[in-house]
Amino acid sequence: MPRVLKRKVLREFYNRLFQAFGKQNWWPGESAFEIIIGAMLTQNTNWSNVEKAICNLKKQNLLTPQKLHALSHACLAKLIKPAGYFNLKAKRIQNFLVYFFKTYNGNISSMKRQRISRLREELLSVNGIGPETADSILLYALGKPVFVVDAYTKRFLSRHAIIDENSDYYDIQRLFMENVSNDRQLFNEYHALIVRLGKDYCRPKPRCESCSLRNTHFPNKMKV
DNA sequence: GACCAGGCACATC
DNA sequence: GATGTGCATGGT
Repeated sequence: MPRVLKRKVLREFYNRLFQAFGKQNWWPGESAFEIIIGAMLTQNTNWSNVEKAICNLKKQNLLTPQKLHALSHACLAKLIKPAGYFNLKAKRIQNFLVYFFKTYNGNISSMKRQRISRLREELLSVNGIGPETADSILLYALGKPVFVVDAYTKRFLSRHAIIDENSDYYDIQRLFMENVSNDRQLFNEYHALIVRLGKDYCRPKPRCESCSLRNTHFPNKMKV
């Protein structure tokens, strides 16, 4: 597809989504730190379950870098249980906290001052943070202009024949970053609108028509 | 009871 | 490099 057409189509998609759903006010979180924790908890999990986990942390007044850093794995896992994969996610959050304190002394403002490429590299080196989680943190918690790609984005574009079924995370990210304005507010709203659309209309389709097996696989090991 | 949800790492071939 | 699997809860 010619570049001029890609730009037109992506702009039209955005306009229609915005007209249909309006402003999404993402990310749902009261602080950058809460957004980071939410981004890790929402991995393969319904947001309403994440809210329960975040609510547990808030009720105990534990949603600060220092307090969460001091919490044991067992306590953290118990509190985030409603978000599923609680043992795994507790470990992943602790991995992030180790990095966050070692590199930025638990200070979000210091982290925000780091350049995007370096931050991305650092986040991806944390066990448990992949491309989508890293980009969600960069965009929604740190206010950096990067486009977040998720399973909904791939389904949406693939069904409109904008991308190939085999396109990977970075192919899709590049499509947006090269063809829509490099504007963090636009990236914020666009991704949120796609998620909103996906929740309502963009369910996984069966792998084949004659059986119930589904193909929701969206490999995260994407070449840079 | 089956399926799905705002992924990721690791094992295996 | 590509594919399969474990991780787990709560809503529909």
